[in-house]
Amino acid sequence: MNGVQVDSFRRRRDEGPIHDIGDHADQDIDEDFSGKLLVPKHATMDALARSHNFQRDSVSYIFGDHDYTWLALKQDHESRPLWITEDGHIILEGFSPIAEKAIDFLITIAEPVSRPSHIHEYKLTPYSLYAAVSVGLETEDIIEVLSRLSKVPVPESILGLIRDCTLSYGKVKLVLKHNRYFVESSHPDMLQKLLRDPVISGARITGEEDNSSNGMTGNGLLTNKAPNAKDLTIPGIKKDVADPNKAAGAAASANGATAPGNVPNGEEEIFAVVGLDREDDDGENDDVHSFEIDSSSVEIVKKRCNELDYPMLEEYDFRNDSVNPDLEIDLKPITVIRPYQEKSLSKMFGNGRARSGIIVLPCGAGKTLVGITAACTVKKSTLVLCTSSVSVLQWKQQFLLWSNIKPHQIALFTSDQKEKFLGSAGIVISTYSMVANTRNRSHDSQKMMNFLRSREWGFLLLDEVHVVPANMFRKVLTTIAAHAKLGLTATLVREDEKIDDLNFLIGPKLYEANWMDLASRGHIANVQCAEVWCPMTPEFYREYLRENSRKRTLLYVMNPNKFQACQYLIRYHEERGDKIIVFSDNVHALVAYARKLEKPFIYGETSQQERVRILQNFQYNPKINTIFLSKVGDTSIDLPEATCLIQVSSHYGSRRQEAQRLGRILRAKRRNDEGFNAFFYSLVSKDTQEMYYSTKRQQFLIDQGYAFKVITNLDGMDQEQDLVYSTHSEQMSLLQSVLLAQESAADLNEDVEPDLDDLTGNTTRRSGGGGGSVLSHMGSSIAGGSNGAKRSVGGLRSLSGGDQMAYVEYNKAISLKDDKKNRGERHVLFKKHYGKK
DNA sequence: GATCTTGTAA
DNA sequence: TGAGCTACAAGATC
Repeated sequence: MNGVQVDSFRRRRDEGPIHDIGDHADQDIDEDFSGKLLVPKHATMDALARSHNFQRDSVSYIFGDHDYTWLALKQDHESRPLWITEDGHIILEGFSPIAEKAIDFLITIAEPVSRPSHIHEYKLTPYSLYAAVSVGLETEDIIEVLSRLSKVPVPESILGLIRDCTLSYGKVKLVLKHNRYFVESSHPDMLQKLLRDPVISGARITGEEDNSSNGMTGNGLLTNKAPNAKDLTIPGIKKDVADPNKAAGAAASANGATAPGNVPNGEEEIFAVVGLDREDDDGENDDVHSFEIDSSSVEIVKKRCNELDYPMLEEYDFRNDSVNPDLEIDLKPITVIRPYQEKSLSKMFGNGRARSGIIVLPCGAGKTLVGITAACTVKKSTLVLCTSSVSVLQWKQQFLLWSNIKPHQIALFTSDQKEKFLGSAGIVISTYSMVANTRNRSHDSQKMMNFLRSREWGFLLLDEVHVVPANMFRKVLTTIAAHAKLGLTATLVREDEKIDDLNFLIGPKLYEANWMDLASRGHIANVQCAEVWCPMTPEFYREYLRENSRKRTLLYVMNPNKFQACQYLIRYHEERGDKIIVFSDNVHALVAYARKLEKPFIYGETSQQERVRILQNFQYNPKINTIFLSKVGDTSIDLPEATCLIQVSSHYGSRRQEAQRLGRILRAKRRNDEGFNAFFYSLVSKDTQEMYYSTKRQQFLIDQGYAFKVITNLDGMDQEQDLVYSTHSEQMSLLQSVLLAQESAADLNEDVEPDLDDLTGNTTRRSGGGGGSVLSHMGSSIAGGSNGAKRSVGGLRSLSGGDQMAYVEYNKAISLKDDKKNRGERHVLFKKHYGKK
């Protein structure tokens, strides 16, 4: 960890096996293919920052075209881990001794952009600063810590941004009382300012009724005493750790962070502010002022407040809520929560109240338990919303597993179950579509909705919260009156722009875990990701070039070479004892593949019983180790644990889907050997549209720090016997059926019924890989080595990291988000250089 | 159960 | 920017 390695600097070398990326500090990196000097071994970033070449050619995607050489490094910059640019980008040296603590701080105040192994990029945004304030940081804390950690003086523009954003943030709150919404602040002038806005004043309800407990002040606002709160314990957390301040420290030291000793000016104090919470600011003035707003206008008022830079915090002082009945619920004594779950909860409950917001944890990392623990802390009636009825059942089961809640206190609300809980408080679990439904409902459903609508919920738990911005689903937030809202998700991304809406729909992002970090601590599986480039056969490619874009899809999915790669990988991993899931978005291809390779498959039309039967077999029958899934597998199927995942067709660029699929194998921890314990392959037909989508899809995972290997030649596949479609005539008949299937929409399947001859030997060798070289003239200089790829003994046998495979390493760490200039140009993979126009 | 409608994601 | 595409879930209704 003492040198700098940025993935992009690794290029395929022509001779010898190529090793895994990341752990080769001793291997010098000399030149990229164009002959420019890249990173000298063991160079420090500081040296690099001064190197003009470095800036211009290598990290321009971070620094843009700006020249930052004028930035004066502080004298002791070497012991400080980060840079800040004028536009709010923060670059962190992941290998700094105090990186871990700096990361804690940065994820509180900034948005993680990309976190590969050694260099992390964050960005300060108004939203992220809003989140920082909402978890208790104050302006001067942020500025001070940032200044101490930075190698360069914090630019004036950034200081201004921080001051502007944090000054007004967190000073206005939205409070629910007796099913009515109030905008509340201890600063009456701020409320007056908000009321000058027509949108907000339009939503105001001026109550005529004289309220005995609330005195009207001269300015027409309601005034009463502010509550205060102390000594909260979150269940499952040891008492002294419930103090978030101590928790942060304890976690950091337990993680074996090496005491650097070379940080100037008392490092401890620097971090003391992280996670620190103070009781509300103006201590002497305990009065809070408020005005009421119309409940149907809550969303627009919140949105408007965000636009005015006075975002409203939503906090629930649940311990002082005597109006809503308590729910008797606690975690079972044996339930233990993990450090990162604890950390995320301490962000939520840091000041003794429940803050509304979003917690981002990878799949398999125990999001459900976080939600349940939060519910056990609030101890009020709780409504849980999920995306499908399958997960409704899972949530119920999880509640019963981890907490001491009685079954009769949990009510389910789906199309076939419409129960109410007994007693005054309880838990309801339902789906978004059930609650968001605006059309006519069945009688029972209407009664249930009236019940949900009529009461005040202490806690609203939103599973898969990234779906909430959808037009219909977001309505649940206005139809349900809830004091505190917690959104859970693994993938806080959408391909549209609506993701930012969550900031005012629910609240700030309270916590986001680092996937790599969790993997290295063994909480989630360590995954080897690979993109397998399958050359198109000449015949398929000829048709591909000829056809219109719609027909192309099926051609590149049904590419015989891909078929073979898939079969080979399945065979290889079955021999290793893996459980394999193959995904194909395209239903035709799914059925064709599964039938040809004689594996069970599930897609939309598969009946529930059939699904269960197949999944049970997959889980328990040692003879069934591979299943094929369409995108039903993305959500709504309770998939058993798998250790290997192959994507056959993935033709749209959904980052969320890619990440979600990867999440299907993150639970795989059963093998405790060194290195990787799960595998993720994306099969891509070379030189087709698919490569573009693939790159786009991977971006989320790459930002999480995953390195995708590009495999151009599956070692050992040439020697493999009995691969499907290995003769020219078979390939041609496949091609024909693909083309016919396009004509007559359906019946592809009949043409690819399992052909026993293919699987029982008696096959000729495939025509010498000639298919690939046909395209060698086409922009494939990058992959040019595939012909000379080594073919050594034993195939993928020692696949502790796939290092028997020939591959080309690419710099995909480039953030597509920031890279608008790539749009409309040639596919990035075919460009020789990034950052050049 | 089959069929229709609405809704989501990209 | 908006319409169109595909695959899917889930509710309602007959």
